[in-house]
Amino acid sequence: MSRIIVDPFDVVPKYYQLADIIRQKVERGEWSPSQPIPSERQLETLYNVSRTTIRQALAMLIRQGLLYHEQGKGTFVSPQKLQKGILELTSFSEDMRSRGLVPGQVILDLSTVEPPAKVAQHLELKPDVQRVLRIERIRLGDGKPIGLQVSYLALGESQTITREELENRGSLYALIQEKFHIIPSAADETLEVTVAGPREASLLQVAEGSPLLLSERTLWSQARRAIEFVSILYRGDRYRYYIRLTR
Amino acid sequence: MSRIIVDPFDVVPKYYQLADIIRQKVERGEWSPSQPIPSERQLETLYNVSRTTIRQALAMLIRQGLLYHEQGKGTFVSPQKLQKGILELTSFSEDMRSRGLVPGQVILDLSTVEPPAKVAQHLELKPDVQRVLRIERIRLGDGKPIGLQVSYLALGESQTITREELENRGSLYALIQEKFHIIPSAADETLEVTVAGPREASLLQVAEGSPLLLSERTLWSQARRAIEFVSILYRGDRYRYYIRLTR
DNA sequence: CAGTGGTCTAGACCACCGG
DNA sequence: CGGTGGTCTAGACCACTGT
Repeated sequence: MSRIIVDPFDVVPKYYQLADIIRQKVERGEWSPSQPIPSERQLETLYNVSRTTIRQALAMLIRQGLLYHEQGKGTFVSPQKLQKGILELTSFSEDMRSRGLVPGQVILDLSTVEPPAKVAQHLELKPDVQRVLRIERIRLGDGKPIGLQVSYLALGESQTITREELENRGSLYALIQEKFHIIPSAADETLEVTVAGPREASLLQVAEGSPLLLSERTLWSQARRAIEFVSILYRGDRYRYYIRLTR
Repeated sequence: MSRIIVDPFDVVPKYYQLADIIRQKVERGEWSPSQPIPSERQLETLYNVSRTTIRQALAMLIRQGLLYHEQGKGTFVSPQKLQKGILELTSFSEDMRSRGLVPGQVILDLSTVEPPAKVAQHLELKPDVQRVLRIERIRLGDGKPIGLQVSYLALGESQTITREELENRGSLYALIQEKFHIIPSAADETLEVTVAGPREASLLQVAEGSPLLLSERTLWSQARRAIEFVSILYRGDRYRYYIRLTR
């Protein structure tokens, strides 16, 4: 068995390398749920890093739900059920994949528009100053309609996205991260119940008046600038929203 | 103006005291949104604590959304909009209060029962071994019905809750924390759309077939034991679910 | 360049838990 | 009692930012 160690010359921080090592130990079953992992002082000598660094790695894994502390006893691996589905800012694509469905899309619109008042407000745009990118898509899971998504993006003057790029990548967030180095870091989301109007009914292939789940989300960059306002109308019979809350 | 300092003899950890001080500075407007707060080295001398302790306090406030770092520039106060509504495991009562409504309840049932199969599964109970506490309540906001809540609690043999206790406190989580020292620390929650049957319609005072928002939640203790499985049927016209996501 | 946060070290003392 | 995590110190070097 190959010894896995922390490389002090790697550009990746030690606490991050260490967290990866521990995650692998758990995934391979070397350290089991409800069992204690080695103590922080043991980990110090095992990986030749200071306790502060150890604790930084553990804090990360605890926040992600993989481990938990018990005072005076040790650090333990979480039960299987609690290891997965960590709170994430999931894109629709990631969301579908995590449910075992193949994500897909039909792009209905991709254009630059003047933002509606509600959108301008959520994106905190100055009136009549800025135009935004509007993307409307039918979202598919295993080829069947799941939701109707309308996204408004507040990009810079010279920044834009083409239909081809969006079709090739599928995931909008992957695209803006790669192209513009914008990393989503927080979001406000509301969920409520509504019913299908004629247009939604036809696009989602449900009867008019069918119950739908409406999600509205404002997305923020690391520097706390509003990037996107997106609404998704989910078919009530094909979608269940899932979230992991941690304190 | 009174000088606020960190008391090294307090039982409250310094980083926690410091976080409170900083939170107050922001709330009082001494430090403003989008403005940098003093640098970590300045805070060291200001409050006479080490930089590690400073960073521990800042990390807490950043996780809560009050502050954010910008590399090479400083630490900043988040815009107002991002300061409130921090991700929490809110109880219904806390939830209502944060919306400016007075929480209320009508207790329909409080009894010890054999758990239904679905509940036993979510609470990970051994078959036929354990009885659980069932609480059914109509939940009110400003006196009007908002939701129908059914809660199943997996308590110890000698642990129980009386109607009086529940009526007096209102908040179940406050009660179990105080009485049994059980602190909720994580939850899995799903949200989906459904329609009112005859019983729900009558209790929530809506027409049969009205769209409802169904929340189902499993709550976990610090030691990763399942404590509660709770479902809430919200009136679609009176409730909007809100969540803050952070990475 | 000087100032910022990002990472890391090698210690220390404490409260809590089990035998 | 010895072992655990919880807190805290006083340093250090780094990469990134602005001027």
